[in-house]
Amino acid sequence: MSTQKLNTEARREQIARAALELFTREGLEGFSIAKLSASVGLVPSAIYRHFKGKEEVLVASLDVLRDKLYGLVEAARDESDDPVDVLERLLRKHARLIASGKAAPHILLSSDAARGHAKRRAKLHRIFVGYMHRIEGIAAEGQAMGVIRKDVGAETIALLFAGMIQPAALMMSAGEKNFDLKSHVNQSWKLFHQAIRQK
Amino acid sequence: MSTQKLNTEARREQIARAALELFTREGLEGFSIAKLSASVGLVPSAIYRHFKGKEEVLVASLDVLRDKLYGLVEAARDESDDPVDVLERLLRKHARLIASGKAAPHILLSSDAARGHAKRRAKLHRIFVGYMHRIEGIAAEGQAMGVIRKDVGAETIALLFAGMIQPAALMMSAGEKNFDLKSHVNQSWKLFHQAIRQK
DNA sequence: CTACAATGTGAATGTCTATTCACATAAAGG
DNA sequence: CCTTTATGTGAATAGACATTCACATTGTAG
Repeated sequence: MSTQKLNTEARREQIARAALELFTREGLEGFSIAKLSASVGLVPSAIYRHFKGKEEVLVASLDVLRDKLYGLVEAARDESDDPVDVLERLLRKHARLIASGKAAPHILLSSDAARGHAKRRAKLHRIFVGYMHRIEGIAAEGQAMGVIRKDVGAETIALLFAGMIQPAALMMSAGEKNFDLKSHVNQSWKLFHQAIRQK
Repeated sequence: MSTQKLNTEARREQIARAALELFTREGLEGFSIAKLSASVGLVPSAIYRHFKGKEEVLVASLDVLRDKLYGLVEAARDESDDPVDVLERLLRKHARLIASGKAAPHILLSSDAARGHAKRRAKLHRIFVGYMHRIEGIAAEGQAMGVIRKDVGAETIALLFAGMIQPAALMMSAGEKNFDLKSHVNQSWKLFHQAIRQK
């Protein structure tokens, strides 16, 4: 049995991507080198040509996660100059991702984030904080422009924003079939928007 | 080596409690019969005198989780007749639990909910939905009493409420030492309260 | 075209896991 | 006090796992 050979750089990326998907789908518990290698059409031992071990694969998958997540924010920013509008667009981007079932970024907001080796945990934490800082930045911008109230910290606004996404992701992944994501997002946004706007 | 013998009912409860704690602390990945039995001073095989297997232990631990979670809601309801006040008390109870590091409910309800055996997943899902229904009930009560706005569904209010708790729990368990939980709760409540109140 | 380095393979190793079972001991009732 | 039954023990089994290594194959530089 022979597989097409790829240079390390390409393989590393392919493996890291597959690792993120596997991690997202099965969690830490279901993540194994065997499953990972199978998902890229390799044999387990081949993984070790490109990574020192399982831990290094997981850490690499976090880079993919970071890029996806931050990319979402950048895309939203590019679409509008009004910070409030940017937040709404970002929320709807998240919703679309959640609805598609491939809600990769949201494992960040999950419990697996809090576990694992210290180094990996620290990295996930940095990504999460970085994401929050970006939301905070958008909120602060809105405050400076006078479209978002100033008597509440930008950090609080950012956390509340995250709070709109997380329970919705949970409802969907838990398979609540009667859950109407679209309507939840619309109503949540309405509440959130009225709560934060400058009066 | 001999250990004090306990009747099955008492042992089952002790084991289920320990299981919830272990599950909360280590996640599914770190949960093993060996660690569990050690935490109650038994030998692994002893667990099988009281449970058919690992899966049954996990399911039993969910009963403990349910009781804790619903108990929190009941306690908050008992303390006040004003639904808005009940919600604030409940939020602060959650905050205290999170601060104490024993944030059992919150972590579990994030991502492990979506995994594992179908039966266990379904049970966790029922618990989550049951919790949401309770919050929804409080919100609906407030709407009926005219202290909470009626132009937004009680379900949305409940989800936003959950959204105040989950990201905070995550921040704490991820070990963000600069995170000021107390101030987050105060500001979140201020925002949430103003957002939902009847004007 | 040929050698060499990079990449892939399959078998082997050792650790951890859940689970079972024959045996031991404590508790409780007669 | 003694017997029975529930509970606990330690050893054994079988499977999953991460990781290593000797060997095979591919791609490529000279």
